[in-house]
Amino acid sequence: MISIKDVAKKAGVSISTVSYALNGNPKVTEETSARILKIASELNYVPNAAARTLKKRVSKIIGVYLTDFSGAFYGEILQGMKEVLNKRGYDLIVCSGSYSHRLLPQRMIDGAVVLDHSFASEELLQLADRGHKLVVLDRELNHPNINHVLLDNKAGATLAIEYLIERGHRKLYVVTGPKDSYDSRQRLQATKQSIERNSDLIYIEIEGNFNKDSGERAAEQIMLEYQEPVAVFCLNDEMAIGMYNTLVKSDFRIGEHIHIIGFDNIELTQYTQPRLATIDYSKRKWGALASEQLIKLIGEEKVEHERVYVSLVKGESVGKG
Amino acid sequence: MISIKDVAKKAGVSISTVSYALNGNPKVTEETSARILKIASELNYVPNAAARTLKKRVSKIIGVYLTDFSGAFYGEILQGMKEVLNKRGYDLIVCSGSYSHRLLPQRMIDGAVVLDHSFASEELLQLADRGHKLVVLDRELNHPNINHVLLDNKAGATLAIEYLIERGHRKLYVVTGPKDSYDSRQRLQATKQSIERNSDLIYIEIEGNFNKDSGERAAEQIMLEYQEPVAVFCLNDEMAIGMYNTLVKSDFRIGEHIHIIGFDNIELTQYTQPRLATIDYSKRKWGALASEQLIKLIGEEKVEHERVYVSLVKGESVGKG
DNA sequence: TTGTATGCGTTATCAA
DNA sequence: TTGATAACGCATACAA
Repeated sequence: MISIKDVAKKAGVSISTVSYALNGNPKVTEETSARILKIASELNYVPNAAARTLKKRVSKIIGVYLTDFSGAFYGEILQGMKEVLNKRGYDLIVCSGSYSHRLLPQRMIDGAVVLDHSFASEELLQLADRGHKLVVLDRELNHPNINHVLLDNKAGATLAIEYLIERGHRKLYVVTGPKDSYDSRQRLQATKQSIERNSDLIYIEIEGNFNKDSGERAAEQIMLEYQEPVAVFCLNDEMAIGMYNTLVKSDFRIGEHIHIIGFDNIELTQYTQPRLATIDYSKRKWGALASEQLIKLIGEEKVEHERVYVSLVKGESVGKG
Repeated sequence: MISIKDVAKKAGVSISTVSYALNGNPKVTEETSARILKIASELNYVPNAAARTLKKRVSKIIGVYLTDFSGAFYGEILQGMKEVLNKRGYDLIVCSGSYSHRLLPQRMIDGAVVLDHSFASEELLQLADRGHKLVVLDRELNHPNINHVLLDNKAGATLAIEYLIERGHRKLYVVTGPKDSYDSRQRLQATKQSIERNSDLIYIEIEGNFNKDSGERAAEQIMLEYQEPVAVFCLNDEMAIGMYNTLVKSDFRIGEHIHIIGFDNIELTQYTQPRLATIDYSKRKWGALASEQLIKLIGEEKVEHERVYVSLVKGESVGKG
């Protein structure tokens, strides 16, 4: 490996002069500096990250932890994160699985964004206790070293239910997410509250898991129980898509017999026929916000917990009731 | 930060003894070792990755470079990679964008898998020249430090075309991928060869980009030119899905007027109606293979270039011609 | 303006 | 069996 020493030797100066030159320290002459830089580039010198990190106690790398690599939904969030981080001189790496949890305590990364409910809150709090900076997107955690940037799930669920009611629907199904999902719990809670505000509603809950298959199963159940037009609030779009796939094979028509609204406005919804009504929010902004908060935390700046606002996307999947 | 020194002090031994104990070196007594380990865990000691990497000149981290984070297609490949790597004591991190290219020369990672055509071959060869180990999945590169694990695109394209011909189709469209895609070029080349082997075929090429939108555009063109039933080979499933989305809004029926076959067997194809015929291969295995090759390269083992085999998945999207 | 020397946390060599 | 010490590559306080 070619190190600062080799550059120093070739330039006939000491290693500290090389270091100064490389770091743009004004102590060293323009010409010496230029000569050193030239030699360094000739030798293809690249500073060793481990050595630098060891010395500076900072790696300039941020990790984001995801439940899995199945992307679709994460793409834009990560893009938003990366843009902000790169601008600030940080690199972003994506990790999944408990094996990579070690990167944080080993100080390979300067901080982490967590969107992975399989990452135990207890573990996160421990890490925070030991001084690690974290931003969580999938739970509320109160600790000076942890910030959370959360979706306004309650507003979203309320918008969805009110839209269904406004369109004249009275019999409402809700397909939930997994019980351990913060987002699902929040959405469900707001849904129930909205529904309680209206007395004349029929409300049926179907347990789901945020994946397509549970949307399919829910569709089966709904068809089986069908007596009159109904509206369904799938707590995420993925399940709504599953529902579409099952219903399209049946005689039931979406937006006529079975009205559907989702949550997330994933890319795929644009291709649904009829257009799926859903709750939208900027995923890119979510990621960007998370990064900014993390950088502030690292810089020991004061940070408030942030919220990502949502809006209703109407669609023909919800017809008049 | 709590270091090996703190453990040594508390245990009343020297740092080297602690290091031995932590690394399970049999030189140190069972009891001393046990005591040290206990103290280390009490203090929440975690070895500093930078220091260890600096000393051992190895980080035990592998990076995979992707064009973007839009996952869908990558999920399984990454899963396959991770499983193998973790088993071998390596961590996997996912990177995107040229900003992270630096991780390799800075020796933050021990090697990389590349599936990102925006990563220039020239840059890869330079890295290889400087001793970095690479496995590429999206091009052929001949260098002792580079191995490639490629899909058997030609076999796949041949299978697809032969299937269409066997089903009685004579007028064939092909929707290509971007010109700079190795996979697209390979598939196209084999397609042309297959077609040339049969004299009585009509062959029309439509330029695509591997994304849904180009599938949609291709569908528009095909409908416009429609005179008799035609078969379409979309060089990836994504474009085939785009085609579905457009055709479903028209009077043309897939598998009757317009017959479609794709390539990749992405998860979404399972939900298509009618079932999209396509070319399948194990993405998980692809990733696993890539990881194994990389580990071999790092271990200075001799490696042959690997190939991932493909198979035909029939579907009702291709009816009789 | 440049050089010397020290330390970051680990591992590993050599002595004790 | 354990301890002192050098080295990994870099940054920097201090000396020259």
